[in-house]
Parts: sequence; structure tokens; C-alpha cells
Amino acid sequence: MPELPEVEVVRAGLAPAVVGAMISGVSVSDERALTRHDGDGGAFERALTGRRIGAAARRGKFLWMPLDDEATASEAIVGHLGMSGQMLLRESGAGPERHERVRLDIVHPIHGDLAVVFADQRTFGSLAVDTLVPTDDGAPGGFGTALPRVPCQVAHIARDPLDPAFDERAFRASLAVKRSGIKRVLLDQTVVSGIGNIYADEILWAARIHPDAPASALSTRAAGRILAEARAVLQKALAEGGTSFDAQYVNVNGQAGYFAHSLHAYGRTAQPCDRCAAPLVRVSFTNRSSHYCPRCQRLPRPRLSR
DNA sequence: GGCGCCTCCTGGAGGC
DNA sequence: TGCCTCCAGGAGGCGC
Repeated sequence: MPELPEVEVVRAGLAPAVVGAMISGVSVSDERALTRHDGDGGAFERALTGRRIGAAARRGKFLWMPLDDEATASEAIVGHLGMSGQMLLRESGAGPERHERVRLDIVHPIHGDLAVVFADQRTFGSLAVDTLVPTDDGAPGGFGTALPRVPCQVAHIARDPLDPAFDERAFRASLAVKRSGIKRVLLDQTVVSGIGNIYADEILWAARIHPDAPASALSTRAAGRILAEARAVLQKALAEGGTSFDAQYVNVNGQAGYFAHSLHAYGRTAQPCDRCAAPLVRVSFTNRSSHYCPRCQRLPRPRLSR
């Protein structure tokens, strides 16, 4: 599933081919890919045709490409890969991809004619043309852009742990007031972005913290450990090209990542913990799963009131 | 306002 | 072989 490392691999793969390119044609084959767009497929096509792509940026799991000159752009194509979205770079005129939803034909001054194909099996992903708004903190909107602007749809999303402008103090303050389990908080993109179910399990395993441990009960040291492990896990996954279990996640060239081989918790139900050899457990968690080591990641006992 | 459940969706896997 | 059910999960909506 595309989380921060996978989306960053896609962004980094797209950037050299799309920045500076002119959109020569747009074809929407499934309007369900435009659920976040204010208008129908025709409006989407008219809004993009003839425009130039100024940058390829990312915050958390959101990607966006400012239109026209990046420095003065007021609009951007904003995309989310959802669970199964793919952004594929193809030769101009290449045949349709399986689950293709939207195709952008582009002309790059160096690379010539190309196609950017948005394919999405489960249709949870989307593309939209959105207005750019100033960032709350005045820092660059995200990776891949130096300008302090983000799409309106992304403005409420917190920065991710790899962002130089990530606000550690705000993160710790959020944990201190959240009564929910820490895993639920890590999945809340308004607290910290880019983390999904897979990396939440990996981060908590690395930090030796139980997924249901109340966030507000965590010590300052534990909160710091979570942040440090979040950065380490995400960096390692990024270096290994992301996590691919099947064809659900591939880079812009259709290639899988290797981080699935480095997982310590997610998907390893009943297998021995890499630290203590205790069998890992899987529990149901809001229509999905949590994986953890019952020995290394103990639920803190509630303090007895006197 | 905080919290947590539900819904959207597709296709692979497994059971019968 | 074919049909049915379950499962995976990001993000927003909604009820409590």
C-alpha cells in the first residue's frame, strides 16, 4: 500500500520527466478517479490541457504538481494513490494499462513525448485540480518544492517525520492530549503524515511500544523513541524502494520495492519476533490488522489511583 | 471537539 | 470448475 516511502519513490521518479513538460492532452477513462475534483471529466481535461508542469511535490501521501511557472502558480494537479494507485511513465501512444483511469500526454523539452498514466485497481485514489494556499508555518509546502504553498486539500495534513520543517514540539503536544491508542494516533494524518498501517506496525515494533498504549500515557522518552524509529523505518524503506507485496505498489517504471523483506512485524503473524523469538500476534484494529510482539511490546499497566 | 465506527471499492485467496 | 465469502486499508463522513 502506498505510504510515505512509496509515494516519495513515485514523486522522485516522476520529477525528471514531468517538470517543465507541457500537457498536450488529457483523457479520463473513469471519472471515479476524480472524486476530489470539483467538476466532471471534461472540466478536468479542459483545466489541464495546454498547461505546463512546474514541479513535483509531496507531503505525506499526497502528491501535487504546480501548474505553469512554479514561482507564480495558483493551481496544481493534486493526487492521492489511495490503496492501489499507480503513476506510471510510458512512451507516448503506449497501449492502455490495466485499471487505467486517467492519462496525461506530455511534451518534455528534453525527453520529448511521454504519457503519465494514473492506474488504480480499487479506485480509492484520485486526481484533482486544486488551488494553492500559503502554508501555516511559512516553510516550503513539502518535498520537491521550495515554495511555501500547498494545495487546499493538503493544507490540513501535518508534515511528515522526514520533512525538515516537521514540528516535533507540536507532535509531542498532540500525543500528550490524545487518549486513543498510539497506533490510531500515528495513522491520524493531521498529527503526523505519511504513516499507514504497515509502517505504524513497524515503527511501534522498533520502539517496543504496544499499539493500544494510550498516546497521552507515553513518557517523553517513549514519544522521542517513536519519532526516531519513525524516521529510521521510513528512511530505510525509502532506500529500499518501498514495500511491495503484490502488484499494488510499483514505481513509475512498474518495478516493485524491496522493503517487504525487511519487515519485522506487519504480516508476520505467528512467526518468531526478530528480537525475542516470541510468536507475533495479529489483532483486529478498526477494520484492519495490527501486528506486534506480545513480549517486547507490552501494554503499560494503568496506574492505580490512591 | 474528541473519538471511533462505517463506507467506498476491487480482485485474489480460500472454502465448498 | 464455478460460485460465494472474506480480506486488505486511506480518508472522509457521521453519530455518539
